[in-house]
Amino acid sequence: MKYWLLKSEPDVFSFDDLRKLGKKTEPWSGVRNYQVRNMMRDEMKEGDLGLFYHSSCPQPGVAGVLKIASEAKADPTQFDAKSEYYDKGSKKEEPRWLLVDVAWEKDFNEFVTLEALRGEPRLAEMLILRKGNRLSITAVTKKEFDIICKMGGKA
DNA sequence: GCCAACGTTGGC
DNA sequence: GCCAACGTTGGC
Repeated sequence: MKYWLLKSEPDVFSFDDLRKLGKKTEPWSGVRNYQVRNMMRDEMKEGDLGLFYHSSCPQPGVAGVLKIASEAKADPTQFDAKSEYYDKGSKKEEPRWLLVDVAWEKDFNEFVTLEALRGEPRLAEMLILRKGNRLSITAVTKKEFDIICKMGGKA
């Protein structure tokens, strides 16, 4: 089982939005980066856990935990001419972009701010904390995952 | 709104 | 295949 960190802009889709879905899954659409696509395709497995990170907002940080709820599959928004994620170069027989479904897994007692993450020396290696990191999904180690859950008040 | 950093594009 | 220009991301 692997662990991930998934970024989302809370204005677009927040951890609260995911919680409100309860057991229903949500397609994590809109990934348009080859590195991230390949990671979803080759390494991500149904049942993996992910940290839900809020980016580009007043208080960036980890809001809670989600579960990867499907294997990677074609992202339908690439075929939707009205979608901002439309890719006219992608063919149905050979989809260029993939997504996974995600589902709410557990809440934190408290939001773990980016500042708090930076303040924890054991997290210094995390990609998210590196300058210029722009991947919307990154792998985290089990150790990092556990530390952040603990910081959120959930062992 | 600014700006550093990065991925992608396209001319050559 | 190089690399400058451009667009986007994301923290501040």
